Amino acid sequence: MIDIELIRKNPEFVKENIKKKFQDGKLCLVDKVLELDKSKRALQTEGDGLRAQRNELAKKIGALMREKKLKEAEEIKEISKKNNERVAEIEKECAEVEAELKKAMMSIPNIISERVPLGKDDSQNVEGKVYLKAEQKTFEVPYHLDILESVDGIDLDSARRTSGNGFYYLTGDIARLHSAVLTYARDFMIDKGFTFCIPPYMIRSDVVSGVMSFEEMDGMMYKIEGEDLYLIGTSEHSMIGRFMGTTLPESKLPQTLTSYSPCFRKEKGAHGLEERGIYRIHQFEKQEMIVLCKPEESDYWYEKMWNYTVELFVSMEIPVRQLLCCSGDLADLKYESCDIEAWSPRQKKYFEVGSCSNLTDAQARRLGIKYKNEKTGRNEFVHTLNNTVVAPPRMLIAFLENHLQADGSVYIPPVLRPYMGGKDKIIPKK
RNA sequence: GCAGAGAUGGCGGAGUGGUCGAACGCGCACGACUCGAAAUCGUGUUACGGGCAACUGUACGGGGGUUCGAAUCCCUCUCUCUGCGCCA
Repeated sequence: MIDIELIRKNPEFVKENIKKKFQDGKLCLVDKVLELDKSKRALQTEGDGLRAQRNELAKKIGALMREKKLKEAEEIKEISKKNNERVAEIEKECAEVEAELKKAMMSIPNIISERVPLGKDDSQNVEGKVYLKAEQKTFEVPYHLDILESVDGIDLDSARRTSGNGFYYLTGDIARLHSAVLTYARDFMIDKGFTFCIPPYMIRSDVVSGVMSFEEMDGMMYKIEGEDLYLIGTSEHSMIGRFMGTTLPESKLPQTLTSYSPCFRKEKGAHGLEERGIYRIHQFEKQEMIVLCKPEESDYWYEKMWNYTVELFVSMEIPVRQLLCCSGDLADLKYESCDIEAWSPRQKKYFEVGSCSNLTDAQARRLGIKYKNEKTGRNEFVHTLNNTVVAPPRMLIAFLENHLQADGSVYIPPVLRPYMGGKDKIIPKK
């Protein structure tokens, strides 16, 4: 949600931004907001006046009662009752206008960064820098499920029986590698000065509706039956929810947090081969990073954050690149966003392993997350950013494909060996 | 899960139907005193919205209700504390 003040002062700028995002259908929302805002304020002024009258009349009645002038008090009560009927009418009308205004405001996309490349959809995203040149394999790299099976690392058949499609048992060295990657990533972020946090894995509906739209919620979130609780789709939900409706002292910024959680997603809709296996599943684990900072610092943190992910993957010897999200592919809440993509030697292309976003104050405004600006003495909205540190098992696909050797073994880079009992490779069974 | 008590400003804590946005204390800011400081004294100090402004509205955990009028009464939800029960 953007600042309504910006629409009042510079509606053309907001419209330009909508055009940049190829959402011309939403242009009319700007004028609609201006109109609704006007009538809301008119209603509020009228309502305020009536309420002021009510307060005055109530005081008068109080005074008369004390003086035991009961008949006069009764007369004024009648006037006040009539007055209150009008107040109720206006309040109802005002609530309706406000709801409509909020709905329109929620649909107007965040102002995007000047750095965001213009483009209609994901086909026009722009490749950024490439890190670690991908080496050509001298052999055909198999589908990741085949690699997993060759090292006895997965049991999908049992998972389908116990839990259905989209679940998995990871076993042996693969399960250990999964944990090793998370633990290594956790320590990596702690070394960067981030504070480790384990958040709740379930959140209430008011938090859910705060952090996402109804459509997202319907397509993603699992609900706990008979309780006002949902399983989180990412720890960002509970991590950002943690700050809902709070005002932080300036000295508490920036908040640099790295969180671990399992993530649960319905993933409604059918997906192709490249989204099967352990690429898109109902349950996975993720190390995440979030930052809450002062507005003037969010560009700095954005750069820092996605570079951390790059550094992490490079340290595990996995080739990655940055992919700049173009204007049309950018979610409405985002100011700027990029994916970190890992190289797939099998598909001979990059695929998404993480996503970094600067939401500026759009999310904070929606959730009421502020800080006290010491200079101005005012409470202002913080900027929020989030980024994937690493999300196995998806990350394991890149790991297995890149580290598979001609003899069928899987190479373990030195940084992970301490978490793997010193092993330098995973050897295939039989 | 059951029973009881409670939730008020940055903090502690009064207030049980009207003059309460809220006593008092602490903290904080500014000023006086001082060479400077402590102590002391004085002044100020909730947030959000509307209005050019004067001014005005709303909010005492959340939501709903009663009333001319609610921090105060009723219902409901959430949370905290105490005791009991249960359980990794």
